[in-house]
Amino acid sequence: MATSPATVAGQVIDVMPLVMRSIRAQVRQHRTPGLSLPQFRTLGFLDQHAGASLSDVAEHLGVTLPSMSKMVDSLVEEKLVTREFDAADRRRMILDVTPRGRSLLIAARADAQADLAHMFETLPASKRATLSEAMDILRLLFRSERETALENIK
Amino acid sequence: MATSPATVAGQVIDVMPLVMRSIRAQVRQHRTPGLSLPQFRTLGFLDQHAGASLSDVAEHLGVTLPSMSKMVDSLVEEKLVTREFDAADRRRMILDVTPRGRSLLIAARADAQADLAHMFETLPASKRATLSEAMDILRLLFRSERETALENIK
DNA sequence: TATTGTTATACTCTATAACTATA
DNA sequence: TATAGTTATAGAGTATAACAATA
Repeated sequence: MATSPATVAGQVIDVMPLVMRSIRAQVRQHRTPGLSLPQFRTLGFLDQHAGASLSDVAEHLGVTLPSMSKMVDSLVEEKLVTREFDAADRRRMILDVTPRGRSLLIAARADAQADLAHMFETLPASKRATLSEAMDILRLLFRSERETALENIK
Repeated sequence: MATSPATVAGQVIDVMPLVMRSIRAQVRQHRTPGLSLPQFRTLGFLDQHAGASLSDVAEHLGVTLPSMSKMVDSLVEEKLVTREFDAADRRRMILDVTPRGRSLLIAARADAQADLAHMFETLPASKRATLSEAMDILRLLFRSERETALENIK
């Protein structure tokens, strides 16, 4: 059967890396400083979840605490993110995107989105609708429990 | 409009990393040695394109020649790939997956595919069909020219 | 000269283990 | 003791620049 779970899984495994390669290149090739994909995603999460802790971000992006600590180091160094102690619990760090970080994020996102959108322009609207539906399905399936929990808070 | 090119592009940018994170974890968590995602993809390409050169693989996977040279070093070291001079043009290397590489690839792919398939089992067939269509659309859009050319040869 | 690949070097991202500070 | 985060260290994957071998 063409749409058995296993068949669809095989298609996803084949196609995702192709698309990711393109997105990565587009995010990186952004003029001015440019963000790596992990930086881009970290900024994106913090933009959506202002005041998140280091653990929040690490868990959402699926990396360890030390890895995220270093990543945030670099973002703080570049003045894209602020990092402060939580007054209520001084073990926790409160992270926020700076205005500079936000504008860079918006620009990078707009660029990557524009490049992708350009590719999708050639598609008939019905195929774009299929892609849109598919993304919704995947989002629901792969959204992490942690992300869901955070969205209930914020 | 919900399915404008830009909207779909935004959805793709949001959702792809979520799915990739899952695939990467599944490929890596495979019992025994385990393959990284780049190793997995390199093996997969060589399995489909026996006798490909280093440039072929590098171009297909979108990495530089030195990067792929190192990657192949590791695969040769682990006896997953053979690397020999092309008798007809001694600058070129002829790469092939060993039987051991192939069985590891098959096992890793089956595992990742099974894990993903498990997630898709809960979906109604109509949604799986939507995903399948979407993957076909994306594959055609993002397949590199080089890959297309190679497929005409092999 | 042009092409194919490797070596040298460096940077980013990732991890595990050990540590500090706070609760 | 347990939790949040950092530091120390190491390994994989990536890149650019310089080189070697072959066409």
